[in-house]
Amino acid sequence: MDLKKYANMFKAIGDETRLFILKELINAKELCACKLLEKVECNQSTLSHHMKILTDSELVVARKDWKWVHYSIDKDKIEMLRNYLN
Amino acid sequence: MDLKKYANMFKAIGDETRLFILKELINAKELCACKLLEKVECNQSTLSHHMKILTDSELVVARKDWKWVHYSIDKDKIEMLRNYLN
DNA sequence: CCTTCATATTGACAAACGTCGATGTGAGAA
DNA sequence: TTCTCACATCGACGTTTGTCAATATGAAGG
Repeated sequence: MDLKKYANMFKAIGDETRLFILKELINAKELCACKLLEKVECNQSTLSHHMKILTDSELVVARKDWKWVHYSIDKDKIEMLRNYLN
Repeated sequence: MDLKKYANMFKAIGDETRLFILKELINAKELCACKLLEKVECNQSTLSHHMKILTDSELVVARKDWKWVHYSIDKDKIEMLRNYLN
């Protein structure tokens, strides 16, 4: 994985709201968007936008189930970030 | 340390140029701005701007010596980032 | 004093970002 | 078919970011 990819991952969590989301996902293992919305306290479209950034960075994975989308952490990617920091 | 501080640190390295600088600093242990400028290939004022962001985030420390400014990594802060990622 | 050197600061600019309200989508229920 | 629900996308907006040329700073040497 190249520098750009790593930079993009760090940028994805370089935002207070998204870092908070990451924390919630780590604690809960998995959360659907509507549950996240209760915790994050922002507009639904704003949350959706943040989730797109997180999933695009591949740090977060989306799983569709019926009408819900369940988000969870990709622990391997987090581990890669940790390793990148020596 | 609070969420905002962590987000700010991640944001600081959430840029390709600055992540490259971080890598160079890790390898070299310490580099003055003019040596960094040779490696980074950008305008001097741009580099200075990036170094300000990195030092403001406290991931990088500046040490003044004569006319030179020597930059180095604050390993404890990097370790804090690693720990934050569980 | 004046010059040079390494670095910081300023001002400007386009591009990217974070946020929201409004609208679209796609699937299940009535 | 129409309605509702969970979520995505669009369009707009003000703010922040990354970049540069130009200028400023501050210290050493002449």
